[in-house]
Order: sequence, then structure tokens, then C-alpha cells
Amino acid sequence: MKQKILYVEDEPHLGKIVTDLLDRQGFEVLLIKDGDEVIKSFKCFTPDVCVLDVMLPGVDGLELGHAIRNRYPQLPIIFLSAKSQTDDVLKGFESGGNDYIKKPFSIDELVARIKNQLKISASSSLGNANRPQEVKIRDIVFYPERYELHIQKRKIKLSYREGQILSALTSSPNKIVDRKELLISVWGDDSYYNSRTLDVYVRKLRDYFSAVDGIEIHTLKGKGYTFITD
Amino acid sequence: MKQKILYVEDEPHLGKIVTDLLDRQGFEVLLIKDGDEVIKSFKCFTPDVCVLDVMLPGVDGLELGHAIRNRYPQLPIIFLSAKSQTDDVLKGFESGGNDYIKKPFSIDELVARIKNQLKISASSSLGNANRPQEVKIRDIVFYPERYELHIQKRKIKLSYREGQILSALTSSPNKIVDRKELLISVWGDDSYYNSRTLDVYVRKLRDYFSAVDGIEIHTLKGKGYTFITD
DNA sequence: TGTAATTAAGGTTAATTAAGGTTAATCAAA
DNA sequence: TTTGATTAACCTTAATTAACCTTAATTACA
Repeated sequence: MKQKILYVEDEPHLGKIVTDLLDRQGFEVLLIKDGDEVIKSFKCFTPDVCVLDVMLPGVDGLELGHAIRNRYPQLPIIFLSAKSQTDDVLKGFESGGNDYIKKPFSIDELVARIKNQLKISASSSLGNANRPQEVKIRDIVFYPERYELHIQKRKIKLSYREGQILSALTSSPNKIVDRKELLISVWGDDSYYNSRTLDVYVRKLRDYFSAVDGIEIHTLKGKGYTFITD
Repeated sequence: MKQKILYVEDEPHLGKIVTDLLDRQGFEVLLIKDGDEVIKSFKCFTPDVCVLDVMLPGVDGLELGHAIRNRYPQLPIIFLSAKSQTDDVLKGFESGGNDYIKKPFSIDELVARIKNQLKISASSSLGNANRPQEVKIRDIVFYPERYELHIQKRKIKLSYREGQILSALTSSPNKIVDRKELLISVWGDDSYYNSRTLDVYVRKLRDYFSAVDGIEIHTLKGKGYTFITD
């Protein structure tokens, strides 16, 4: 079942390109140009996430977001903002089911953030279990919320970053964790430097697991990592 | 009853975003773009706290602050400043019910400071509000409102600061207590020196717990502390 | 079409920077 | 004048940046 995105964008050219790219990523996208028609559209289209340009003519994107949230408090909203003055303040503004991306953005970033929001809303609708108490694999145990890794009697205190990254990897073992998504979920953006920092941490984690066999972090170049436990 | 915030910000997008986020935090926010209209607005809106951008066009944010101060000496004011050059000016202004935040700021920080001014216990119940009678963990008992810590027969009288900090940490065991929030809830601001003082107290607390195993205060650099009890 | 250049994506190791920790000295209030 | 709180000086370590290396994925072209 395809995930549905409601995308509100007045600039037709950009709207078409983004819609197209999201479509190719396997999403079902409804593109709406006119803010006024958004609420109406909910009658026949119930999205899993909304992407709103804040610079809409007539209706303000933020107000529209407000209106949407009133009706559907659980629905995550991602705002696209062009203003450069807000840039620095916007960085890291992610709270509850909302996120702000500044233009220009890359499609990969948008996709990563969409997936991020979908994951969040999915896990929160499953009651609690956002983070498991412990992850047991062979003779290792990982306690995500206390940043501790037990490898065959040895207790390793993980740093904040190590813990975040390992959480992300172990949350879906034997599946690809997209590198960009990982970067965004840990650092909030996928800049070159954060990417290099990630390399360094992956190396550290691999070091910890080097003693254990049957566990490894596999690289899929251009894609991401898989935490392999065979 | 919602707490009321008067927020003066000329940059419309930033203003809307921040208003929106504060709204979602359960505040009632009046956003005013024009400094001249602030005083007028007091006729129909009596805020519990003011948030002023100091870089307003026309009227100076600081002058506005003075004007507000003259009329409502009890009303706490939080200044948002873009440039660090204004530091000394703001420092002079800072006193009693006043505070300032440097841009870029995170919404969490703003909320922490607003709550601090309002003397509301912060979201993670770091404050003094809903203190439990006692906290029992393994063979220790902590009586927050008596500032007393019993460790295996030994009774330790905690100082005010020690008690505050330990309350904050034990109020959410095995979860991250944000360092900045902790500083703001204990000292009202997160200056360099308070940060160093916190280090000293954490060291003292760790000393007390060194006798007990299974209890420790784990540092997550760049984030905060977790009070670990396994 | 197969194989060599090229280039982009990661990996490794080390240096640097920034966040905390430790211990001791000072300050301020009962 | 003693005790809690803060400041200070110096130390340690996480996090990041940097420089250089390796390998997969393209592209070039024979």
C-alpha cells in the first residue's frame, strides 16, 4: 500500500518536478496549487503526511497548517520555507509531528524527512514502543535508552552519537538503513561533514563488534548500511 | 487557564512559526509586528510574559522593553537578540524578571526560558512542582523536599543545589535530562559559570553514589545526563 | 563489448575543538 | 568561622574536522 502525500505548492514547475520525483520514490502524491482547496480535498484523499509551502499566495501556508492540524491533529506536516532570515532559527526545528525544511532543498532530503515523519507517526500510533528496552542479538545486548552495549561480559558505555546510530541500525536489522535518512535523523541534516563524522562512528561501532562473529555492519554504497545478524 | 505570551517580531515568517510552536506548547500567543502597537495592545491583552525581538525596525526593542518595564514592572521580558555585539547592553538590562536569548535559538530553549520566567516546572518536570515524597532506588532513599539522601544506613544532608539537581535527575530515571534545561531550571540560565558549577555538583553526587553499585549518573556529551538505575 | 580511466562514496587515522570533569581556591552568608 | 556556592586553573574525552586512502560505480574508448 502506497503512502500518500498531500503536497501544496503554487509554483507549477517546481510542483511538477517534486511530485514526479516523489512519485518515482513510490509515494502517491496529490498536488494542490490552491490553498483554499486543501481542506476540500480531504474528502476524497486522506494523506499520511502533508508537505506545505509556506509562501502560498492568498492563504498562508502556516495558517493552512494550523487549519489542517485542528482537524487532523495526528497528521504530520512538513513546511517548506524559502525565507533566508529564518534559516538559522529553523535549523533543528522539529517538534511533534512537524518539521521545517528550508528552500532550496534536495529531493533526497525531502524524502528522508517524509520517511522520518512517517516512521514517527507509525511508531507513536503503536502505543509506546518507540525505542525497545533492549535489543538482544546472539551474545550481545544493547540497551538503547541507557546507551549501553554488552558484548560477552564486556560492558561498553556508548556515547550519545554511538547510541543514536546503533539504535537506528538495530531498529531494522538485516534491512537497509538509508544513509541520508540516518544522517538526518541523527544530525538533522546530511552535510558533507556530518557524513564524514558518521563514517568515523560506524568505524567505532564496527570495532566493538569485531570480537563477535555473525554481526556486522554492511555498507551498500550509495544506499546505506545494513546491520547484519546471521 | 492558558498562560499568555506577547510576542513582538517583525519578521513575519519567523513570527508565525514561533507563534505556532508556542501555541502547540499550550500557550496563548499574541503576535505583534509593529512595535508601536505594543503598548496599545495591553488594553485588551494582559500577557504573563513578553518576548521581544531587539532588532525591530523603527522602534528599538530595548526601548520598547523599557517602556513596558515602566508601566508593568512585574512583567517578565525575554529579549531575542540576533547579534552578540549587543551583549553588554542586554546584560545591563538583565535583572529580576528579564532574560535574553541569542539567535539562533531552539524552540525548546525558548520554552524552557518562558517556563522559567513563569515559574512553571518545565515539561520534563525538572522544577519543584510535583515532587514525590520520597524516591527509593535499591538501597538508597532520597527525600527531595527534606534534602536528605539515605545510602545504606548513612544519612546525608544535601545542600539546596545538590537537592535540586538530584530531584531533576531522579524525576526521570534512565532518561536523558537535557543539560540546558537542567541549568535553566536550577539557575535560570545556562551561562558558562553555571555550567561549571553544575559539573562540580554532579561530581559531588557521583561521590555519594560511588558506594552503591547499579546507580550512576551517565554523561551524554552535548545532550545531558541520565540517572541510571539497573 | 570489455577493459582502463575517472569520479564519487566511503573508510581510516590523526589532529583539533569543544564539552565536561577534577580539584582547589575564593567568596558570601548565616 | 564554618558551610555552601561559585570561580578558577588545569585535565580528559567526545565530537568534529582534516588529510589521505580504498573501492564501487560510471564513463570513455579501443
